[in-house]
Amino acid sequence: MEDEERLADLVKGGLAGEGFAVDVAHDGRDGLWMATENTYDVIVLDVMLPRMNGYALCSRLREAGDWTPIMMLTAKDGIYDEAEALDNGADDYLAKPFSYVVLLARLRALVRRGGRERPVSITVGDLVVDPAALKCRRGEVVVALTPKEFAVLHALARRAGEVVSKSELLAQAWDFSYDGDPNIVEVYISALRRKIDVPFGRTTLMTVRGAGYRLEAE
Amino acid sequence: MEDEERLADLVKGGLAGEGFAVDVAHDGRDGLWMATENTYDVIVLDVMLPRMNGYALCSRLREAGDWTPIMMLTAKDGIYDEAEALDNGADDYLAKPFSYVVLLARLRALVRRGGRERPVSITVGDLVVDPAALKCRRGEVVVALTPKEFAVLHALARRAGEVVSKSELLAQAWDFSYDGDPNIVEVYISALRRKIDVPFGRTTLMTVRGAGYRLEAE
DNA sequence: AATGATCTTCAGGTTGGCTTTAGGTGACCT
DNA sequence: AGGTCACCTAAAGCCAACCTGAAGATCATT
Repeated sequence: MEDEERLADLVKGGLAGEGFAVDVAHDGRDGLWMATENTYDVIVLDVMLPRMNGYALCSRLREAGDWTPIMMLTAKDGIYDEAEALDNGADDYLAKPFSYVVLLARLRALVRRGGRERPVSITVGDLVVDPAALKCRRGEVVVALTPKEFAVLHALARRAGEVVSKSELLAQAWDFSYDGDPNIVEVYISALRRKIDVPFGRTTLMTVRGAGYRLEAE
Repeated sequence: MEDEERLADLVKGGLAGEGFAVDVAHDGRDGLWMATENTYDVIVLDVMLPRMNGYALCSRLREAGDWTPIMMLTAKDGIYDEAEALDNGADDYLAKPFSYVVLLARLRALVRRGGRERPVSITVGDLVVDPAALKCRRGEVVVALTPKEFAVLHALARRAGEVVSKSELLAQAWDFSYDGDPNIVEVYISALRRKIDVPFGRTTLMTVRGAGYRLEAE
């Protein structure tokens, strides 16, 4: 028997003992199918799933409007995986190896709080920022952004019309371990302008000298 | 500055940008004191805290009947620590190093927060002063101000109708260390009049000779 | 290993706001 | 009236903040 299948059965057995009713799918396609056909309290998802990986399955479900709480199981444990899991719409994640106690505690917490509110896309004038899809568009034109660019834009869009200071942007778009040149913010602002303003002859991303930046609807 | 303090300041800055009001304690005793004296939406707790570690602080709070949601931060990342954190009454757990995105997602999950409290704009007659956007408008006309001009106007608007002395303005809009020519206040008053009064044929920013300045509604 | 994409650093150039200066205006007193 | 003092304001210098192109570093994918 495969390792994953053995794990799945263990989890199933344990959760059943806790009073959960459990369905198991052994690959991504089946999982997607079952998730769309049924209503679950919570979905536990392995990142490394045959036929469709966990991230993909997760985003597919979210795109389809399914906001069932999702717990993602990841093999690696870098912060990028965590962030990636959450970015893809998971509500929580657990790095392997994990203890049964922890999984159970987390699942109970997830079920109790009923999952996340659906992320809303933010609209600033004719600029639409979609956190769920990590995309943005101006009018009907889709603008491609790198993850970092998106993080900065998202932080600005969440507070559209307000001045967001450089240090706030640093705190929100960079790791706490980041210890580099704050000039990096200027570099990204510059890049964003080149993508969301210049091609459209707009100036919505304003500098407020000595204070920060402001994204305006106009 | 200690590493922990830097982290605390970063977290504080970032969360402040999200609309959280943040208090920071740099050791366990202070933390316990603050937690018992105030009511918080959520408590973020470092395991390795001077004078009383996170686990202890956590159980003490729970024993005292305080069930404020607690997010525990720890440097190690063994499953035992997780389990220990959860066993001690923490609601969630995060291993360092972590990213801001992750922390925020988790905190949001912990807190059921309403809309962000935005700093209130001040209205003086048909003059509206918006501290969040660092903008002001007279009627429907938006008036562009530099940060310094805004600081002076803000100080005057907060006490609309009252006389604000030159030295009060200096204290509020300039660094404590400022030791330049007090004439600078006059220069800024002049600039403000040119922007918020002259173009509208108004005289709301009055000089009170020998006393200071007064912003009137009229 | 190589490629391409993204992130970060660096350095030179530019700008705009802060501050100072200095001459002017008007108020108040004797 | 004349003098003094507080205030006004245009102009100019300075400097920190900001912009941006490019190169180096890092990461992911093939």
